Amino acid sequence: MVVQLFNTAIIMDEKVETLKAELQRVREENNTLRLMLEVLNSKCTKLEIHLQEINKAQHKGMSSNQIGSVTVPPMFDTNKRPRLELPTAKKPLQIFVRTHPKDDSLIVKDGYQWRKYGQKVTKDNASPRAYFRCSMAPMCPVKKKVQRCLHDKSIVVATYDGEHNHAAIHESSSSTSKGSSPVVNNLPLMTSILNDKEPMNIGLALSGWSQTDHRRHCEDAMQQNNNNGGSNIRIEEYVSSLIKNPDFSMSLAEAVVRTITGQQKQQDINLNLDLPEE
DNA sequence: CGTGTTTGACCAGCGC
DNA sequence: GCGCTGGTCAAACACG
Repeated sequence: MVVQLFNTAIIMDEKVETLKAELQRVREENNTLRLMLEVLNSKCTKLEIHLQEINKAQHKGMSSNQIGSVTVPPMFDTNKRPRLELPTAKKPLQIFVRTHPKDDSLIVKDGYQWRKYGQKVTKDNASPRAYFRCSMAPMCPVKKKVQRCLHDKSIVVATYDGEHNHAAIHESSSSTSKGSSPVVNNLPLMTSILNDKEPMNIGLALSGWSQTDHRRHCEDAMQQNNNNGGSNIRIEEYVSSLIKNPDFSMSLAEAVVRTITGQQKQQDINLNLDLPEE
């Protein structure tokens, strides 16, 4: 009886240690995410300064959208919510989205409405590739391909092709489709504008990464984007549209909670995750 | 009934 | 020409 109690105590101690370690790991993840948010906020600040410069220039009678050598998209002309700008066909934009590992749908919420027109299993990836056309405007030429990452099934890769000829809608909880497929509550992890077939860079994947890895990869990705010349403008636009999205913080928090700890620990995480309110 | 998804068939490009 | 592969079409079906 005493021995049994002793063994139970040992098991409890082990569980406590495990939970402590898990808590420590979650805190480290939390710190990493804070760092990411700081980076995003700094970019937001930069963009706000940029916007102010544009407004000043307009007040001074500058007629065009040109600021120096940078062409400013029309969305900065008004106070409208920034539109998700997509690249031309020459440089397909790839967005990596982490979804719930058990979720096998191929829906990426990006502010546009898509109609699926085909699905194929490709040679290099066992996961089927879904083909979507933008259905928000009848003549919109934009297409996208969505396929799960070969190495990490919880990441879906959305490849955009073409340029929208209309504005995006803001959808916080609606699906991209009206059909039977379930809604994936997800958010882009990393965008990458690819030239031809340069290796893909899966950014900000949360599972199984140490804090150092997260931070280094995050900084590398940001640095890479900063060095990306003209593409950086579009990346920043995208980042800006994300952080101005009132649901972004909540989506981020939810995705992090699900990814790191699973649904059971959501309440505990929410206590520690003091994300800035938008 | 309108809209969107599914899925097999079809087509074009490419290499051999 | 043939086979392989990726991309698209369109009829059938599902859903609200």
